[in-house]
Amino acid sequence: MAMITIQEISKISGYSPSTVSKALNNYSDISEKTRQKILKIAKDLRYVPNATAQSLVKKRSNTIGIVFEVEYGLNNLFFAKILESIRKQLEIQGYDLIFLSNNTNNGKDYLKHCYSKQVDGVFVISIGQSKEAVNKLLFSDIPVLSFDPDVEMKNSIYSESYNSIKTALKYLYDLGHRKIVYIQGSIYNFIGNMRYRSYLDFMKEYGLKPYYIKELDNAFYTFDEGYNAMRMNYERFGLPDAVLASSDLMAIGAMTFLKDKGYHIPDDVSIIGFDDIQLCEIIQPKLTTIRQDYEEIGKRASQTLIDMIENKISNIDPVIIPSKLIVRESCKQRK
Amino acid sequence: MAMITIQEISKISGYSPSTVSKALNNYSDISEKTRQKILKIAKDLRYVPNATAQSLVKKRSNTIGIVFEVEYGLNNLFFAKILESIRKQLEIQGYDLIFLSNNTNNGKDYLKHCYSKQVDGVFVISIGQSKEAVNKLLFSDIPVLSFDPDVEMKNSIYSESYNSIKTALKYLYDLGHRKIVYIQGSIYNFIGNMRYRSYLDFMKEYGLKPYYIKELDNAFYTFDEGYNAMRMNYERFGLPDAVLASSDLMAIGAMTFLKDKGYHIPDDVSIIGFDDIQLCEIIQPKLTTIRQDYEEIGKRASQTLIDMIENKISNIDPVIIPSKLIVRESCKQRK
DNA sequence: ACGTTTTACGAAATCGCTTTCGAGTAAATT
DNA sequence: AATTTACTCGAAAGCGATTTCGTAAAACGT
Repeated sequence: MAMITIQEISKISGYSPSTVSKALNNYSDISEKTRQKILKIAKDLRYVPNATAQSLVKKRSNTIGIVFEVEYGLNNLFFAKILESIRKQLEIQGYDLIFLSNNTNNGKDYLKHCYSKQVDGVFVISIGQSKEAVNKLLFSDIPVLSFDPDVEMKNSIYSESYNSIKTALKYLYDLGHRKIVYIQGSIYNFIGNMRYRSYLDFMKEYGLKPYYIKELDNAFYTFDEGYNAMRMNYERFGLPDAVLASSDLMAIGAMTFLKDKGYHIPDDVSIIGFDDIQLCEIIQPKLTTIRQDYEEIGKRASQTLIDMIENKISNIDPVIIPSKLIVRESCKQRK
Repeated sequence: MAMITIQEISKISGYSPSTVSKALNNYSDISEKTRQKILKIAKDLRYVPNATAQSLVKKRSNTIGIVFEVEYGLNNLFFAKILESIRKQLEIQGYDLIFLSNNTNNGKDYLKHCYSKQVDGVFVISIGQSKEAVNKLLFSDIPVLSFDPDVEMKNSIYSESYNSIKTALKYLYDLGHRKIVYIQGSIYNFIGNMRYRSYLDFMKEYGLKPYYIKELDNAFYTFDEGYNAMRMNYERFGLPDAVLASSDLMAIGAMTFLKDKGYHIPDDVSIIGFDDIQLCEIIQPKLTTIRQDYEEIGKRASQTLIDMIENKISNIDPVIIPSKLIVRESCKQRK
């Protein structure tokens, strides 16, 4: 089934291709009568503008790219949720979202790919792996918005972490806990590092001794890592009063280890996670955690990037989305 | 930063645009010497072919569309996993994946969108919502592969369900269970209905009375629905020997209800889920379930669709991926 | 040395659409 | 009645590639 083109509408209507195009695009120099005629024919013929041809001449594709390079990909609940929110928002705004695959033999080159596909802007969800490729993007003339930003913090959006970690720690402190373990994810990206520093700062301010496993400083926030970190921590420092983990999965991993050891949560140990994934409500006890507002992150991200695209802004201040302590059942006053 | 075009390479090299294009595309009627010269210049100038222009003339975009219309979107672990596998596979094969957003004021029209964006093929992950739009796609001349197919079963890929459900039931039967509850998802799509029929068939074959809640026949496979279904079932029919749920989340929902009631799993009731999400290994007891091979589904789906695209095949037999009972800790011999 | 085949390249058309600019006609102005 | 002004429309160039076809030069054969 061949596509109907403007030329054919032109033939049938008797108007020139330019006139047809203008009618279709609401130019003001087309009389209402002819516009209606042309619109009718276009409709009858089920005319569909060829977006490819359009972007060739307009240099605009109404398509936003996404560089998605994440351990476990979409299985990573956190990013899946954000992506879902982005997807919904872009749908509303009329943009398509395209995953930029990258199989150039000569190494990754996202920038090239973006140019080639003529995307209007790009989201970057990428932790660490291909720094240079991402940096090239970040410092190009294409609007870019990055999640989980690097130290440069250029054009990024993320959840507030520093204060919310402190809030959570204060909450534990007020419950009487003093020996508080921290289970970190990677401390080499911006976010992970910020959380880590927040913990250290807090402990210092309150004159407490920090407990964490230095060697495990490059984790991916998984259940197994949480389990393992808790095990090492336990063997090295004994039973803590409370645990603060940098992800829910890690928190649940830690909780599972403690349960396996025969301890009871929250009677023996209090635990707090980070993220607020669905699982928090499913497990026993329900996990107290710091909620990231995925919906809002995705929404603001989309709005911000589109704003950058439409107003040709190439540098923005970091967009920081508030996060919030959600109290459930995994913490308790110290006996 | 303007993009380098073939014209510029032409200017600099002294060769015509056609020659440059041919050199870049390994045409045989270009001498090795000039090819090298041109390639060098292209490289030095960081030439990037404009994919838009290319697809305009080639009528091929190396882009595969995806219609993604699912309750809870990517938060639906099942589809997120498949998508992840697809993504990885397409990356290898050099195709980009584009989410077809759809905000035409005059209702959804995926087909239009596909034509417009010139996608080479389309995946459809859509349960029920916009039937006609999806059907138009399915019966168009664009290669389409559908997950969770409709009754027509046209061009679809899915997990084997009928036999694996029976296998699971037989497993429960052999453990001595006779009063086996089924918690269904929707029975109005192909997959859901097949599972449901499998249950009924099995119970009939073994002369057992089926237990399920008829009214709950249009669920979305969620935790809450599982919890609720189990509650209703319990209130109506009392405690069962075993439960087979059509998703892991539902199974876990059911398990949670039973635990809340003070029962012990698997001592009092055996439970089997369907999907094999990560959670199965995390909860206590670990959930016995029927595993869908997401990896394989995504991989085969990609291969199949690409095959359809490259060999202009527009109709294929259903692709059925085996699934498999994974025995963990949630089932036990009846006392 | 002459005819024939190869080889290497370029001109030009094309893909489908947008946009500038000029021109013809009708309407408005003085 | 003459001159502006406003409306409509179309010709043509251009976006950045690909591809057909023709041709000049080189290579070959006898």
